[in-house]
Amino acid sequence: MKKTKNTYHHGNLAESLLDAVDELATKFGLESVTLRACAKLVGVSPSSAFRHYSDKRSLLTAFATKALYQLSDAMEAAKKSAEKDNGDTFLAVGLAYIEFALLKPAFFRAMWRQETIYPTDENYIKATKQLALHLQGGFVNTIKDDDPNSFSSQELLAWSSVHGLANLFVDGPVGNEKNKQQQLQMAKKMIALLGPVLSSNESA
Amino acid sequence: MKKTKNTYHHGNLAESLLDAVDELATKFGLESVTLRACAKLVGVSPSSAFRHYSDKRSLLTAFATKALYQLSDAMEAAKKSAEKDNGDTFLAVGLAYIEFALLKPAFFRAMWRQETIYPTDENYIKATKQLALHLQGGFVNTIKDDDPNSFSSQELLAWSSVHGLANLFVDGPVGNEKNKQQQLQMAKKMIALLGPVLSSNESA
DNA sequence: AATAAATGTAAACGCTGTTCACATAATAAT
DNA sequence: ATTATTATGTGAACAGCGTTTACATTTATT
Repeated sequence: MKKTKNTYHHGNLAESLLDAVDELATKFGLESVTLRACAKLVGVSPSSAFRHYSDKRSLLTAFATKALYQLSDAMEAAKKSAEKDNGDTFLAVGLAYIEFALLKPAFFRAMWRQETIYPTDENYIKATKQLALHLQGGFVNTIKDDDPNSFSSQELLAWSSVHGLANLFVDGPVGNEKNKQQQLQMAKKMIALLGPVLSSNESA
Repeated sequence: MKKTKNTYHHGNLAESLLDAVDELATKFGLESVTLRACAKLVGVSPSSAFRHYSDKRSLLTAFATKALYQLSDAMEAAKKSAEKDNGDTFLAVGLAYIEFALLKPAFFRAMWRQETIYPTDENYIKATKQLALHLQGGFVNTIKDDDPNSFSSQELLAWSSVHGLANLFVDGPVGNEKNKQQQLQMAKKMIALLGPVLSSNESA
């Protein structure tokens, strides 16, 4: 895989286009990302993008997939770090989830925007499954888990509350006037409330 | 306010355009809603829309505002019904929230899509505040509320978890293979877990 | 060295949001 | 009643969009 060259062939176009989506989405918002603008940013003609992605939606699907893996990685790192320090694994993973949304709202939005991606794309689905696994992995030491293959009510509550707060921060009316540190503090308090519920054992 | 007339002047264009957004969003998805298609559906020229909305984003903002009030109404109705039956108010309100998202995903998506609306629009903000009030109203008999003007951690947890599950259903990988009744059952179980947390009193 | 495959391009298509000068209708002022 | 004013709808035009197509150039294979 060659590095970027200034010749006729770009050498890395597929990946570079994803970077362009990131840059433009971060700067102007995901909705105003344009195929032509991505191509121009990379220094290539608009039609060349179609050699690597069948349409714009495929490009955004790849972007969403990349975002899912980034989030998985962030959670994995938070989990390992918490385990090393004998800290609260669930709190660490939950905070990592919310912090990712706050730091990279474009990625966070893209990964769940069903209408702008192909939600049945196999790579995308694989990434969502890996994310779900990491979620369960982050909870497994905390939550009494009856069935490791499907989400228990406790796991669903854990994911929902963290996911919900992230969404309320990014696209909702909560905490808009606060800075990131204060938002994380709110998240911390909310997640702390879950402790007792998640360790209890009510199968339903 | 005249009913639809087949004359030069439509008589109800602003509202009719909102209906068109609803119809097209429900049929083809919010992302593929087009100003021109809305105008055509209403039977009017594309440019006429600009007499009532300064741009497409304003139209979508009005649509989002309408959605917020619809959700508020649904929650209000659920609350009153639960109170009459001496039922679990919080459960009823939470379920109404999630059911709204399942029944009207286009409205639910639109009301939180910051990038396609003007989140600083005063009518939109007023609607979000009313929704927040209805949320607190739905919780006030259940949750120990220290400060009625801002959200406590308990209230934040309640909203986040319900909001999060709704999002996971509508735009996420949870419960896609299940029907609406099963999804509501999942929600019920999840919300039930919150009962003990929300009635406890840990101020932070 | 010749051929095939991969990758990038330029030009064109219909569709989009939006503007502007204009047409028509409803309302207010005389 | 007539006129003036305001509100509302129109048609034509604009640039920008995603996408396709026929073609150009580079890389890989024979």
